[in-house]
Amino acid sequence: MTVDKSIKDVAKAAGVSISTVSRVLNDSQGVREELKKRVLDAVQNLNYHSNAIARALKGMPMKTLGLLIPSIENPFFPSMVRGVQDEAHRNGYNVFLCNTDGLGIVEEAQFKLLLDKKVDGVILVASKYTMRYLKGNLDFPIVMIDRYVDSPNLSYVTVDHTIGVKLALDHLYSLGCKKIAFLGSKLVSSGAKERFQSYKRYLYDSKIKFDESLLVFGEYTYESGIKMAEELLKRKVKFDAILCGNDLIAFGVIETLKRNGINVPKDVSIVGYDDISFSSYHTPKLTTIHQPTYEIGQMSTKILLDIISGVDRRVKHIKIEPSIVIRETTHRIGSVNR
Amino acid sequence: MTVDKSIKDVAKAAGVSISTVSRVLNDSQGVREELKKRVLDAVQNLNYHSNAIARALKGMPMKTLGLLIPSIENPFFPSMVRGVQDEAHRNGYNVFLCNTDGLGIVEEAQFKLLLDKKVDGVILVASKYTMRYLKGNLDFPIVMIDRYVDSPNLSYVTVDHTIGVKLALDHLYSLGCKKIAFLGSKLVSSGAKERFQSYKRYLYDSKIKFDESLLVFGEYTYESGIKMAEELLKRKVKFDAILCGNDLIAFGVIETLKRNGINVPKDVSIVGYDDISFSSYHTPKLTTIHQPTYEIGQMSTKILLDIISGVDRRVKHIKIEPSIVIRETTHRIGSVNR
DNA sequence: TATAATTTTGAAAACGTTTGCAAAAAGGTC
DNA sequence: GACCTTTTTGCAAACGTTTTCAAAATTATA
Repeated sequence: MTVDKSIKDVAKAAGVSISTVSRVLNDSQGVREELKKRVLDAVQNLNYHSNAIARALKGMPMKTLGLLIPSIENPFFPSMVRGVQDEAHRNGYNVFLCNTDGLGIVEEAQFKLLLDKKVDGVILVASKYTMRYLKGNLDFPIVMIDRYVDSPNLSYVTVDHTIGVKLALDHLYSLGCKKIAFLGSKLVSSGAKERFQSYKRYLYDSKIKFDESLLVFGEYTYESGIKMAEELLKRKVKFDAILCGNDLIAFGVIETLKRNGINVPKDVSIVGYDDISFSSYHTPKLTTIHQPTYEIGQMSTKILLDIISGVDRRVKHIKIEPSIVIRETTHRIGSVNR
Repeated sequence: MTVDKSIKDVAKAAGVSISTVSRVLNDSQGVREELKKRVLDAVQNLNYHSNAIARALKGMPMKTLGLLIPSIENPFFPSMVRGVQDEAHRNGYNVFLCNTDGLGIVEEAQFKLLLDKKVDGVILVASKYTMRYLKGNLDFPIVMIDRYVDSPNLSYVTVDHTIGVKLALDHLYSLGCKKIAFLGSKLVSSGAKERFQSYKRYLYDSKIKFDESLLVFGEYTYESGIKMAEELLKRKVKFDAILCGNDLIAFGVIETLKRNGINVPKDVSIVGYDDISFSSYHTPKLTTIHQPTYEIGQMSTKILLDIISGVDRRVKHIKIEPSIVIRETTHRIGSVNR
């Protein structure tokens, strides 16, 4: 029990050569029914498990994926990770999860470690450092997820943030909001950039004047949401709605407004982004842009597995359409004191 | 760039044998300085990376851990996972994350898969199925985390729930609460059992009469919290406080009470369990029992790595002391209408 | 300067598989 | 039954390492 059986033991027990054993375990072609049965029985009796390491050394796939994300503690990622792992497991793959904290050095180090351990492919949330170490590995199976860097050789799957922001602003606009603040993260990721671009574009298209003083940039955290809202209030500028970079920021913003006697949604409407599970547990329940994170994880894994197996090697740039979930933090202007 | 260099290439480039290369890469002992330098240079120039698979085949450690949890989508686990991974990475290890959904079959299947892939050790959240497949692997490095099964051979690290529940009830008792309902998960895990035991014991010790109708059992989810609270209300039994099995249940309970016009904390005090990050973002902020999940993950990994390296093989049963975080969902009885 | 003791080096086996190739067995055909 | 095909089988090499053992080189001793 404690010492591993090898193909050799099976061969001896079945009275055949190791090649025969290997063949029934793999192709299974061109081996007599009787022998096949004898081998299979021996495998059963000895409780033989094939050694994935030895197979990998012969160039067989290790059936292992790498997944690089900023941090599993960021509530945006767990369901995405789950999507990846479910699809992976369904195909007999295991996945190495690595937290990079968005640090280029650890991202690169982890990536190289994964290569050394012969993962068959990698899914990663790209950063501005990504391309540097990816340069030499463009033939290696990789799919980017959520955030990406533009490359004609690399597939990615993310959400169409241009649409996401438009959805949010359409909703706010329809409620009569005209002074819509934007509290988001610094424009470092592809997603943050797209959202801000879309915000500017929308104002322009709607002939709403763009006001620098309605902009605050920080981090994707609750604490940062608090700080950004305080900063906004300090500016004494009027606003009737806030579009937040993500839900955590929105929670922090709502907390700060409440502390300052400003009612959400009566005085100010708030829209979050992501639709993490807590958005519907929050009081008031958060109106937000839903990102189908589980599906993103799942889809990226499907694409990666197709690349690995060679079934479909075309590079795909997929932007899933998000949706808006209208809950309790947005409210029509003017209907306040009715 | 695209084809891997082997130790052979390094040997040729440095003009030495592969044994010498291997030696400088490992022990590094008894090899002339000059040769050592030549080898190291060749490694640099060729951008050689040692093949972890080949090393593992020779019995070297794969520097890989397995981590089996119910689901990364359960907000209790991400920081625990992060604790494990940080400690692992600090020691050059990677970790396979697997979601079992508490299903015995997938738990066992994943465990075996991990063994086939030659992980050096496994950390797992035990279920009632665990012992069955672990039987034959008691000499393999394993540490249980959060939930455990009693075994003299296996280490675990968890929280002392007896103390956790006592902390909660002491607090409630000091506020004057006497009719404390218990809404928790079915008594399937070690943690759930301990908490309920501690609840009963506390009532007994405090001479508070134990009332079956104040008990509801369900799942560790928001939705279940809602259902359990509805069930409790349906019973028309009086209660002045609720101890919840975890924070998610607490959120659901608070939502239900609010819908029914019951104010938290003025009418009823609520205590959660776990202290997930959202507890402090919630309105009202949740009073709860804090489990140091990150530290639990970290500590269990340290123990596992000690077992693997042979530094310390003693089995350890660690119960970390939790703490209570008093926030806004608990309130003194009688001071309501002051 | 020869010899013994020590240090440094390389050849080769081994880890557990897969697979090309040739040999053996089985099946057809006349 | 002899010969030719076809199917089934096993031997051995290979994957990239580590490690044992013996040989070669160096140093110390006389």
